[in-house]
Amino acid sequence: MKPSKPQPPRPTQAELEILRVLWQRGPSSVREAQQTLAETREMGYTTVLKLLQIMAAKGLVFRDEQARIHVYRAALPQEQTQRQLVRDLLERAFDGSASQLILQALATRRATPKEMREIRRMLDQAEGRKP
Amino acid sequence: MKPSKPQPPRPTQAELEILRVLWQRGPSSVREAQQTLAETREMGYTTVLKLLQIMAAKGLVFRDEQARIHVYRAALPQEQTQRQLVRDLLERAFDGSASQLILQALATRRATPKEMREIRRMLDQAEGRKP
DNA sequence: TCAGGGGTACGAACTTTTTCGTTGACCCTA
DNA sequence: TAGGGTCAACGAAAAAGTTCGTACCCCTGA
Repeated sequence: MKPSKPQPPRPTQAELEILRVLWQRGPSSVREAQQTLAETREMGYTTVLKLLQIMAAKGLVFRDEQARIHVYRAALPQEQTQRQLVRDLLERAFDGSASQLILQALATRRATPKEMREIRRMLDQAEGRKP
Repeated sequence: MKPSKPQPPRPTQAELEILRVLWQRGPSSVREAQQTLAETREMGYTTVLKLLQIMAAKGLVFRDEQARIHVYRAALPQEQTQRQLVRDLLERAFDGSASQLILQALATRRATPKEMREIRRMLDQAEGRKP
């Protein structure tokens, strides 16, 4: 039987910013994460450290303490977290209507033709369309 | 010239719950909102009142104080707020990739065939497709 | 007249999230 | 071996968000 996987909680705003760095860079030390982050967001070193410690406690990231300089990596793949966040937004703001959410996504940001094709492809696939 | 419209800030979690009631019911008194809310969410009367006062201060809702019983209504239409929230999520978790967000939306929740058709229709329209 | 059933206002407690200062450990190297 | 640099740990404050008790106001019906 499945031992009921204890999903980590949803990341907060600041936590998500750090997770993005980990997804982008792969496993990183605090300093690496902080410096990458610094390109777009001012956040002190100890703040990043603290957040990573908190995230480790929550199970959002794993920490490798082998070396003196600890290395953190995201516990879940980006897609899974994204899906969770979308699910949340769907519930909280769209009464579960996926098409409404998608409509607003399209309205928000002119998708590129390439994206458009990709979306159609996903739709075909989701519908199990025979070629 | 346009006098730079001061967009109200993004609603917080609890605020959004109340906004949904206002969108659903239209302009409402505190009690009406609280009672509607009570169907799905336990939130004390004064809590709802306070939140509405805060939202009024933020410009998220307008308040009609003519009568003794004040009436609140959402400052922005639901769609506009939804779009803002999607834009945010897009930025914060998807690096701006609308197609990725849509992909996850489709993965999250099996869209109904009706929704599927609607989504395709929206895509056609977004692309300005000639019939 | 006055009790009480709504109503608003608002301070304050609490919780959650974010930020940072300080401390002490561990190197390196001059 | 003393000094300087880098690191993790952690307490605690600041900031943001949520919740509620209490005060006070007005109307109405007994």
